[in-house]
Amino acid sequence: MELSATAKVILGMLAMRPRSGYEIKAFADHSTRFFWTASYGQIYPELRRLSDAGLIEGKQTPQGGRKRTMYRLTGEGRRELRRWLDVEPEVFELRDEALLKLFFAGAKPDAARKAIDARRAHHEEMLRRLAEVEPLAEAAPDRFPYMVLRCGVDYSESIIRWCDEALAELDREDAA
Amino acid sequence: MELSATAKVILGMLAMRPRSGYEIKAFADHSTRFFWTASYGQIYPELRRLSDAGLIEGKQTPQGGRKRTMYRLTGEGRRELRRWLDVEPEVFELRDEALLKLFFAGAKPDAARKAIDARRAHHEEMLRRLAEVEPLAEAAPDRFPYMVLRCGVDYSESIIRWCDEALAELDREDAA
DNA sequence: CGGCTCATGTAATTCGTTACATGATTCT
DNA sequence: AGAATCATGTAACGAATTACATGAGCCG
Repeated sequence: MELSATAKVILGMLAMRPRSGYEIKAFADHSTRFFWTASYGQIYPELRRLSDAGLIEGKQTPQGGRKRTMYRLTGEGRRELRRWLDVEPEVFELRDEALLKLFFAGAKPDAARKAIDARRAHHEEMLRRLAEVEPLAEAAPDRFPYMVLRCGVDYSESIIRWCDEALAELDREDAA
Repeated sequence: MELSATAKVILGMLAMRPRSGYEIKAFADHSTRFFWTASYGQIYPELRRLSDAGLIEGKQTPQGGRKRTMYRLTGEGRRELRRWLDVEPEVFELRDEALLKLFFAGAKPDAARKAIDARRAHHEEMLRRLAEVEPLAEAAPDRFPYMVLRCGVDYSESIIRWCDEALAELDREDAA
């Protein structure tokens, strides 16, 4: 069985604990979203498909008059998740508009600085968000999410360093 | 005018020099593809659209009996490119399946090492490809593509370092 | 002659976001 | 009362890949 991108997040998150679609989205927004996004438009239809395929099952758990469906992994769902985890990862994609603009900055050299500044600012913002969730991730018994978080910190910090060096280089070139 | 992702690469590349659709694709595969991809299925229809919009123009330049259309920027196309370059970049996307697997590795801890290994191998491969094109980029009069290339080298090297540290950490935990 | 590169395109399908629609509950 | 949050879903659109189709020229 071929898992869609969204199916992978859903199975992984339900392996940690049962969740509603809303909770899956909320958790993704604070964790995987730095390297793997998911939107409602994908999550809800996918929950339906995974349920039909028998990998997860939903249970009505209304809170007061507010209806809610909590999903949990089935045995087959857990097996499927493990099978996927065991396969060599293949998706490594980056899309960075600042680098694209810098690449083409020959057509408008004064745009180079702006592109680098924006890239720097983006990763500063990322560091801020990561710092927010760090205490929670550190306290959790599962060490893997915390490892990934530190990878994100490392990643953004190294990009910020590169941005600073690049800006300094532009300064030197302008001076010359 | 709102430029599509592919329109941005096309305009940028044609600003450097006139090219055929085939050449745009070939050049993208050796340069921008690390942070911005483009496929035939997008390039050819987009060349048509940009041509209809008056931002580029094509000219038949057959090589022997092999037909070919070379495109170049129009004045309006160059203006549009500059306008885009001048706007704050907004797209910063990463999709990394190895990090996703590591994040969920609690469900199958022995998969963690494999995910990190694959991530490391991917970036080793990237370094190899970057090293291949480096001499060309360094020799070019336009400094910006070379800056971006060195950014890619920096990026992959920093990821490889993180992978090594992460693997060492897993070793320590296993020993304990 | 066979395989590779040059060259252009389309069709089918999938992927994914965004916006919209709805409505209850909880907090201030 | 009004805003924010919890909660579920669909529709329209756009983005992008993949596979397919076609054919000429070039190198060994």
